[in-house]
Amino acid sequence: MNLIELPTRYDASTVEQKWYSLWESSGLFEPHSDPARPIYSITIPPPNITGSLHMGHALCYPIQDALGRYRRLRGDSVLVLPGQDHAGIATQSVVAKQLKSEGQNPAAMGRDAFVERVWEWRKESGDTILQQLRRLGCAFDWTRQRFTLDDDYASAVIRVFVDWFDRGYVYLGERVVNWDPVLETSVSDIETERVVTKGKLFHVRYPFADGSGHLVVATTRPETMLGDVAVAVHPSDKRYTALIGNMLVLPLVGREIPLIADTYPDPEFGTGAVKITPAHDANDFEVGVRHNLPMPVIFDSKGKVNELGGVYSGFDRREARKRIVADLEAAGLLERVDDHEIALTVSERSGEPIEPMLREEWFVKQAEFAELASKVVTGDQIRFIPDRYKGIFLEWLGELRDWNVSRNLWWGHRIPVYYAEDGTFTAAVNQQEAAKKLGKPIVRQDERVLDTWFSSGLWPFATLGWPNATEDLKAFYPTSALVTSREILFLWVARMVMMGLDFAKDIPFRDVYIYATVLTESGKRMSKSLGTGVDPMEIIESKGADALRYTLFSQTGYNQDIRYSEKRTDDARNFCNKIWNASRFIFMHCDEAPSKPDSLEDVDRWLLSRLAEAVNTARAAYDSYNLQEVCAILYRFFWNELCDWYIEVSKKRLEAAELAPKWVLIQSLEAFLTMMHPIMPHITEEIYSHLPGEQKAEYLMSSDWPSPSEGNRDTAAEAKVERAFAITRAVRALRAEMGLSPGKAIPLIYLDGNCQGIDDIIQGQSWVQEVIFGKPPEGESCLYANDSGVEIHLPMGEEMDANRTAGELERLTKELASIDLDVVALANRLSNPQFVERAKPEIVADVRNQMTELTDRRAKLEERKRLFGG
RNA sequence: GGGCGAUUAGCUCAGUUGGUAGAGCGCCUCGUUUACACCGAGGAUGUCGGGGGUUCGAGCCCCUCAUCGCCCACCA
Repeated sequence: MNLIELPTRYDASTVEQKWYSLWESSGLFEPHSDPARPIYSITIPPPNITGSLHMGHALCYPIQDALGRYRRLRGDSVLVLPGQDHAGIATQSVVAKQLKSEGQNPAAMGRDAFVERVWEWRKESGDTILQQLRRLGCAFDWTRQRFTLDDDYASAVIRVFVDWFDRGYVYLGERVVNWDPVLETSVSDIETERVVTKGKLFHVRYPFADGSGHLVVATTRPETMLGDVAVAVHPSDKRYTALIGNMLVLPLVGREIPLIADTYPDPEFGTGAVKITPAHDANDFEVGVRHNLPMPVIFDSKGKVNELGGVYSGFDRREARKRIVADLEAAGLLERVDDHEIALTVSERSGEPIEPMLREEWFVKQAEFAELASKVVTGDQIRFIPDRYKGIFLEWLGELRDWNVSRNLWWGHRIPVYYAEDGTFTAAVNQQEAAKKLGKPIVRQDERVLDTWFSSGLWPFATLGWPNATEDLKAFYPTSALVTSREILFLWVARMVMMGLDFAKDIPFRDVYIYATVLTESGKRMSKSLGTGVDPMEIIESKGADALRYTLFSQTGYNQDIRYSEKRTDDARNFCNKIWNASRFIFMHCDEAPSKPDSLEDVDRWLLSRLAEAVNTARAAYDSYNLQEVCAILYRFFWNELCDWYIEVSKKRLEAAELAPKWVLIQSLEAFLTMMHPIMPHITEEIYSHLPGEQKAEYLMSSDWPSPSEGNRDTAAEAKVERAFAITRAVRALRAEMGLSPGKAIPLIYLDGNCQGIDDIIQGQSWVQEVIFGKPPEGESCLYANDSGVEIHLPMGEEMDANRTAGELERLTKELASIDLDVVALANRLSNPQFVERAKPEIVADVRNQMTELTDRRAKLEERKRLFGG
């Protein structure tokens, strides 16, 4: 026996970083050089360059790493392509905030200087993130890394825009957009959220111009009345039919506006009369279009009332509301104010309520692309995991409206639309081309940039070199899987599908795996601002990246949320330690690779059979994105089967220098390490490096998935050995219940029943000096148990005192009672003629068997009880 | 207002063709048996959210209600 100089505690901190750089420098993160291998590719969702990674990232990126590592072990040529997203609005606001805190005014410094500053930040934040991804153990191909503002990538973006423009999908539209008055840009519908707040419903009197009284209009936003151009009622609303066409005087403003009929107002709500402000409400805009009404915009880009607002101009919209309400009240035009719950639309980035505002912005027609996307999802060319997202996705596509793609920002891809002196314009890849296309000199380019999702929508193919027909594009597109969170399902996934189909002429990915959201231990959202975030890097520092990965993976399947608890990472670290020490044990006995033994014992066949089962089920679990199942399978195999039983049974055999257990242990350990590697890459690689043998691969990472398959199951050996374990457990339980210390070997037990071929295991694992197979002598006082058809008699000798006798009697009584319950239950079923008649015959037979066994056992227990005077 | 998810042992969660409930942690008892006390042995613990229905039989299928969470939504 050779004691190996390894510490008894696994120390992740010294091991993890070592392997990462070795893998990377060995080129293992790049696709395999053999072109004949099947391809597996993922282009990872680019993290925003807005700071550092959070717990959600610590799940998302390792999942993709695990999938890549798994496919690599299965023999695929794997590409996991990383990158970063410039994240227009998010990044611009982070940097603008920084500048303001330094006392600088971002607006005043000019576009170029500002963008320069953002690039500096991108470097800093980007580097942090890349460092953190490495720390998580992510085997990404850094040589192919992309950034959405790289020159090549940017030209792909421009090309897409110009192409859509030329084909008529891009148009400049006057629409009511979601205006963010803080960021001073429009945002798309999905970048807003609804916040239900307590508001007021103001009932305002609009007098008729002819002095014939007034009409009451209900509104939650009285300040918008400055932009009113009509009041609408439903044509069928009898209260107003006679009045339609009359003019009203807009209170406080004095302008005359008509009372019109439109189907939009709901006669049931409020007074049935709606004020129409086409420039500041999407519904009102529709009404405005139908009735050809003017559409005055009354706010500036900061949300202040503009020059059209008369005495209110210059006031912020909140202040304007206060003043208008006060003035209405003073004028006796405010009939009443009700409390009213309103769903306020808020900008996700700034938290500011959106001001719906009529603007001229760039739009992309969506109907045709949505149709294409629906088709590939309906036809299961793209598969969602979990599949419930399929329906959600399709439903959303069905309701999709045109996409507002322009943003009033500086940070991003500037819209390639060029204008001539006379206002005519075109889109082109550059100014020269534009001039050529237009046949006129260009005087300016559109100031706006494209929505971030416009560029990230190209991610799966632009990162591979599109529009050039590169080798990478040919080899790796369509990609195999997309792994993302459910919150960007629409924002991003849908866009990639549409853009992929239209430009790369194929689906961007086969599988879409939506992983769970990581919540706090108490089920709250993890958020920096709430102080509920847990920094994954701190966890890694103290417990290791492998432990963190295992913690999250062991909870990741088809569920919607998981709760993170640091306690679970302690458990995962303990598991690492268990793996470490079991491996140490194996290495102590195997300083060189054992050759294959000529013969195996049942227990060897048992473990190899259990291993085969683990190999098959783990593979199936990986293939179906069920990582928590993978974790459970491997944990059970390693701890409960390999450590708890096989190693214990093999100790004596190893002392006797038997070959078989060495070989079985090394086989099992290597297979286990391989299967566990995608989950915990570092510790498995470290232990693999200590495995004896010349044959093994240079790295576990680049070795092969274990080969045992269905053929290696040996159910006979499994049944036999597990019966031995069951009897052993019964012996241990018997002694424990009697308070016999496990450390002190019992001199003797009698086992009466068939123990053929399993006597060694029972004897070795029951901590008994001697086992006699057969009945105890007449009159010997014994404790009694019964398992798997074997009667266990534990002689008490002089230790059999009154207390023990009473204890035994109590135990027997309890067991009898429990058996009686089971017997009654079984008897009930069997006495039900419908059960016997209609249930499957094998079920009925099974119940009958159970009944026979129980009755038999019951009789024996009764007999024992009588012996003890019961 | 629609949709989705969750509700199983004290806690966190498994439970994929319906056959009578499992794991980890925690808890209790015992233990330094030379891999591991970040360990080992044994033990206790559940009207599977409520109510109906289908079935010989339901944690699982159907209906309904409740609570929590998330997503979507143009009622002023």
